[in-house]
Amino acid sequence: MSVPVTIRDVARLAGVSPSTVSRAISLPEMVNATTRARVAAAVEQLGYEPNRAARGLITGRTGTIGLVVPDLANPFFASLTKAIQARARRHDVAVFVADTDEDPGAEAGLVRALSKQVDGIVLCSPRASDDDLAAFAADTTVVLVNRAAAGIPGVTYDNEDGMRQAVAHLVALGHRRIAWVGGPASSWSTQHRGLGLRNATEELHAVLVPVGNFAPTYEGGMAAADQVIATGATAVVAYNDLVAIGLLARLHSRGISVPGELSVVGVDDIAMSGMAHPALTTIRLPKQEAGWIAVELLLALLDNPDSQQGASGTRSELHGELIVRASTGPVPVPDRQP
Amino acid sequence: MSVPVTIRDVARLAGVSPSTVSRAISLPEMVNATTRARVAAAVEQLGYEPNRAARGLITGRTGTIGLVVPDLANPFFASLTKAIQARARRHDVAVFVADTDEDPGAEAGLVRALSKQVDGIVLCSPRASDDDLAAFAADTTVVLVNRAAAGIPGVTYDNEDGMRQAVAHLVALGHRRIAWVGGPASSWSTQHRGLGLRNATEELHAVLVPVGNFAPTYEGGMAAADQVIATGATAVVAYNDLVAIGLLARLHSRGISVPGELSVVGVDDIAMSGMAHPALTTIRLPKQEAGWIAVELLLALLDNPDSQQGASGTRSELHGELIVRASTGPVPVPDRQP
DNA sequence: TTGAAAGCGCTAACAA
DNA sequence: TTGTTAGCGCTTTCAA
Repeated sequence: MSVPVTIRDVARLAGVSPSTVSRAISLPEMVNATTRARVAAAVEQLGYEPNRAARGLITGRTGTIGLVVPDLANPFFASLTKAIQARARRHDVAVFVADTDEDPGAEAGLVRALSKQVDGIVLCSPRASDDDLAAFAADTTVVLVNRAAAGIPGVTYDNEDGMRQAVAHLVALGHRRIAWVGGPASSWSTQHRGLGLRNATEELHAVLVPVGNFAPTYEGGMAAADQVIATGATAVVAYNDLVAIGLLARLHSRGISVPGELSVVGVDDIAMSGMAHPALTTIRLPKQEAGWIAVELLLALLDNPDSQQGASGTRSELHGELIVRASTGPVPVPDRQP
Repeated sequence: MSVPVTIRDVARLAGVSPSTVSRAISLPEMVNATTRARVAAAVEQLGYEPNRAARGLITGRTGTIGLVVPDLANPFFASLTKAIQARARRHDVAVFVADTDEDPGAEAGLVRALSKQVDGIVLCSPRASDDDLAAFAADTTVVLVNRAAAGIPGVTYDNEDGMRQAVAHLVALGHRRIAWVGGPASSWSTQHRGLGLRNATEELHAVLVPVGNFAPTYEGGMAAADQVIATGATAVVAYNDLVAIGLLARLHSRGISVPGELSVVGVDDIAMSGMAHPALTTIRLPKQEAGWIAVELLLALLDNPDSQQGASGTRSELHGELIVRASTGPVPVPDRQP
């Protein structure tokens, strides 16, 4: 709309050549303090802003990163997105957001399309196979969140540890039979949470009863509830908070008291969980930190591509923290009367 | 990472000039079917993808739009964002997302920064003044969501009508004294919902008791609850569902029964509302449609800049729909015993 | 420390 | 219908 002001306009006003203006902006040390000041004044006066497309054309960098998430409507990913875009902006980097709508098939296409327009991509909780991920990483710089894959840097949560905390809590309350409502089978988190639960229950002499894979949503939890009840477990760990809250809703309508008859544990600690009835015991995953780290990691990689080869040091593991709320309580006393 | 393939590579392989390749892609009708096929084959074989920065440099279009929202963690905006990016992708347009974190001061800076990098901006629920908005619109093509401003196209909800539905519902249940918990004072929605409530209560012979302005969040609702109780109202309309759910939580801990002693109505119908206890009666605002319309409007404006001048026709108004759930019920019978 | 010149990948006049 | 030419706004050699 307004008049586009170019580097030549600035150069003319400052009485220098365009290349000097360019240097004054990108490599200030390489330019005389006096001229630098003159250029700065001209930039100020004209409100000059370098054209990123033109710069990108020559530097090969767009100043943009891509973000691919399974579902923005899931508060966990909304928080992550918020953190990522905030951190990126600090570095004057813009963020393209793409939502796969939990469709694994859409992932590859989106990554492919994005990769042409960005310097690198943050891929959150991808459902793609390791081979596909490797192909993505060959195409562009990729940082994974919530997923580990050989040779690709990323930030993950220590799911095993989180599940151990959950099981320890439940066992301390007297529970010995614990149901597990998994998320999508292709989800790395599902696999590792399942594994962590298996190990922890074994160590602590409890019995784990997996009830299958469900959509990582409120509806998924509703769908799982009746099977959970049928297991006869006195406690259940859900794939995430959304599923746990769905569980809560269905249990309520089935007349099952929580935690009176069944204790429920989620994972994520989305804001909603504190508001649920009863409030949800959960494993709080640091979402902001994950987003921040992912951005820093990606930008570092872009500035120093070699480091990607440096086998290690490019994966961060964050720890979850058990948040005990009203949805877990002592194991119900078995009825002694026949 | 992979070898960048340019239009010249394609041209060489197809045995034509770069401009023919360019035309075959952008203006297919202008090129012979045979050569077009040859070019297509070469593009396919090489996996050519036009460099958007280069194209943008000359066309002046980036193929990108900006989206500015107050808070991605608010499910209402998450839904909107989801809809907008999905619709934009259909048009092969990428979306930059920026979150102001409910900081009105950040708005101008973000819009300013974005406007250099995008073809146009979708501004959701801006808190800026009309003058600031006009300044933004002078700088770049802007479409407003959830806000009306003279001369700037946009999509809004008919807040007056929504509030009328809410009041009619409450009055039918016997309520005559209705509290109103407003959102940020600078919010257009707050103003128009307040206005709608004032009109509707007047028409229907009820009394409206505004209790002030609060943050549009769960915490805002918690903060407002005690003042709502103090009004002696038998029903309350909250700025949005998040506030209503915060209200619900505080009322619960104060031992006030909903809807036994107080009926609660929200606005938005975020997913969480159906899951609340009691489930929240609310005005459902069509979020997807708003996002879709905003994108279509913006892209239409970009394709035909003149239409922006065409005073009218560039504002859409959507209607909300009352969703009755458990949080509203008959007015409590006044205690007859002294 | 600065300027001149070349060119990033693409599109748009203009010729042919 | 196609090719040639110029140039979008910027950075970056290379010379001065």
